[in-house]
Amino acid sequence: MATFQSLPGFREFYPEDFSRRKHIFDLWRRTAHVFGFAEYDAPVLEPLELYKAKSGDEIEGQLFSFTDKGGREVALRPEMTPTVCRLVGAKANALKRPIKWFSIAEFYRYERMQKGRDRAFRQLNVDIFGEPGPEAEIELIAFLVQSFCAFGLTEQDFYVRLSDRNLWFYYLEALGLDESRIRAMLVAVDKHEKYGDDAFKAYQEQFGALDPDLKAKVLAFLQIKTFAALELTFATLNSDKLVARLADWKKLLGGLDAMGLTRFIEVDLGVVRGLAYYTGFVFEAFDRKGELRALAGGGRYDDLVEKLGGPALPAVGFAIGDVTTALLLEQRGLAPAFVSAPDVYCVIGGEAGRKAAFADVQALRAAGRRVDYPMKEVAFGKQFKLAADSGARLALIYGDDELAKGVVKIRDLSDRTEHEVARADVQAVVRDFFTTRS
RNA sequence: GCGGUCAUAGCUCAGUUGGUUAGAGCACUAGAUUGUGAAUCUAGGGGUCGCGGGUUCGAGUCCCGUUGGCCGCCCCA
Repeated sequence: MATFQSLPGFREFYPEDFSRRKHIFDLWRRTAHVFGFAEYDAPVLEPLELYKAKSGDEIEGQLFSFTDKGGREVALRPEMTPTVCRLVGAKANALKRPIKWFSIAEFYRYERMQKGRDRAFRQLNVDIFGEPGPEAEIELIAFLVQSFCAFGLTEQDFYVRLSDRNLWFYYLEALGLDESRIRAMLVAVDKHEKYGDDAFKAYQEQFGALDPDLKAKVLAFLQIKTFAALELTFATLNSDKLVARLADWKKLLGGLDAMGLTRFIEVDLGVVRGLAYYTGFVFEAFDRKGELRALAGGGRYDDLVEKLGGPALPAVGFAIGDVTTALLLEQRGLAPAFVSAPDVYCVIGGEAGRKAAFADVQALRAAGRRVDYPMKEVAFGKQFKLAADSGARLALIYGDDELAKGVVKIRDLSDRTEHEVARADVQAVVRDFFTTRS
């Protein structure tokens, strides 16, 4: 047993694991590319203040934070949003709108590990800045859906729950609640799916007994699953804000429907996303079986850039985690098999053969072909087995017989046919083989 | 931070009421096999039984502590 082990919650990526991770990142990048998002990166270590400013002091308990040798309070980044707000805020006036950016980066949270949650994990972060209307949400939710579909997942596998903190505010306001009551009620709404009526406990402790009529209206609001039901609920309430907000909903749902994405979307006002900085539409993606933690989450945060010292700049974004995504792909049999096969494997019969082979190996590799060979003297029979096991398409055979004739024997490892070519023609023959069959 | 549960080879595991030198399969390496592919046979490497302490003539086995994994709670940006 090794004397040292990795720290809890930090994964090590052996080649098989790495190739699975790379597959996820490759498809995330491809999706970002087709949606026209630009990639950025930023420091792993940030001033602790950056996170306190956004989320309050209590956040520190969940951070990898420490004092550096210069006496600075610092933290490993737990998320990208404050950082990207700073980046965009600093150059906001020079950037073309809308600003469509993404990153794939590692984050750190000092938390107890559980299935689907490590202390170090990677996320795809996607944000649009400078677009106040629901057009930005359409673009982002379409991106979110496509970034799962790209793996071969369908509406059978995942869905996106769509909600709106503004709608809750306007609705509860119209029912007569003040801002502190509204915030407490949203906490209760957030917990209601899990705890049922116990979710209202904290609200009642703070504001006294809950009016049965109010409770009934809140519960009814939670049941809403369609736009039509939304309209019906508001028909009796006289609120300009609600009317305007419904127009945003209509635009958002209409846009997603025009893209053919309705089958992935569920209106679900039970999603309010814990922390307070979201200012409008919020959404979360889940697996359909409900076995995993949230796959992705996001929403609008129009005040955050300004709060962190930049200009007022509307923003909406989401993040997908690599851990739950990998678990979902695994469950659905969509994780790729580990493939690390050369194109060509050389079978070498002695020192003279090795020298001849090396000349071709180097030239083939320089031409971009992936070539492998046994580093030590190995019996011929075993070399053919190695060639087959390697997954190569071709074996090049450099034995005494071939050398004497000035040829190389080329074996097609899939159909087991062989033919000889002149040493001088090997490069061209190999090149032709792969250009006509790939 | 709290609770439950587990820990024997790279992996999956066996190991009798506590008893000699801790085992198997898979994987890996080598040989049979200097000229042709999923086989077979043979051999080999690999373990401070997670770590530390205790009980005992004797501990992989029993007790305590600790570290780590898994599950749940809190939290989830």
